[in-house]
Amino acid sequence: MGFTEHSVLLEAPEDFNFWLTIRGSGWSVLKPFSFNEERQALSRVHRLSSGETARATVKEKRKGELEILVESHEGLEKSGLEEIEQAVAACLRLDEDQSSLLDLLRGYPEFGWVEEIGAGRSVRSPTVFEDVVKTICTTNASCGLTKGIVSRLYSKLGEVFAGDAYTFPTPERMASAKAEFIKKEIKAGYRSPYIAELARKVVDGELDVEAWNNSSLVSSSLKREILKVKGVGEYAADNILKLLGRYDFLALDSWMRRRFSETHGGGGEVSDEEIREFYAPFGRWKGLVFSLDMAKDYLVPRSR
DNA sequence: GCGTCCAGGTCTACC
DNA sequence: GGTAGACCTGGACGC
Repeated sequence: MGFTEHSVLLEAPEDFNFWLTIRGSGWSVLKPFSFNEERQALSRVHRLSSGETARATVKEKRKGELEILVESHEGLEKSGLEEIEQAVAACLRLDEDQSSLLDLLRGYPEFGWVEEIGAGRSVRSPTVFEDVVKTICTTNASCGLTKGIVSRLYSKLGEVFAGDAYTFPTPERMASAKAEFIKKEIKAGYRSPYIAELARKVVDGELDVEAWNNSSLVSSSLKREILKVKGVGEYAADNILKLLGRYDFLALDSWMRRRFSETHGGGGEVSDEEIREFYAPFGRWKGLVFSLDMAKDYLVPRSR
């Protein structure tokens, strides 16, 4: 099947390391995202407000400039291309000003590598709804299980674009599926009613998760709002806040606790309180510094 | 191939 | 407020 193709250029911050951002983010392995190691490109199918679907493949053209290849069935108007551009920028957090983080880390030589390699950014979804659903899918689940659940949500409830490429399901499609279907076909287990209830509340207008993006609430108050969602506990709420660009909390899970113990606790038992105290000096960036610290071995080239 | 065990957060009931 | 047990899936392992 032939597609109409457009190429869109997107400006990126000078310190933006595109491929490190893609490879270092757990979200880029979850559908509808897919990445091509050889071409160093990230793809996903977007659903536009017009209802049209288009696949955007992003790669770095040169430092500070990204190129988006947009494929669509009928060709897109300028407004559609702008929507894709905005969605890609949101997914890559290009608008996030991390200069105060870098200023802060200059006082900590052990974190000099962050600025050196351009680490600090990660991938998120274009909608808060998608990020909340995916976060619920990470709770009490191995990486493989999360990928499986998200992949089945995508292929069984998403809208087909071409071949096995789909959109992420809209709240409407997910709400129409019912918890029974999500449990049986998506194999989300006991998380199924949580996902179904979230979708229904969003569709009914009972819950506006997209408003969390520009909420005027302080992070602790916003966290209390997020915790009202069934299936979202302490870890999940912190993770959602991180995806919203608020790094006031750590999002402690069992892997991170184990990793902290290995790197800073000599492999012994470390309490959550001790971990919080360790990162307290990093203020509003503590959650991001924690993530970076724990991922250092995966982010920094081994030849260093 | 089958059964068992385990890892992974959150919810609910109970104290 | 703190804690125990249930909730599901999939991978590892032993037989």
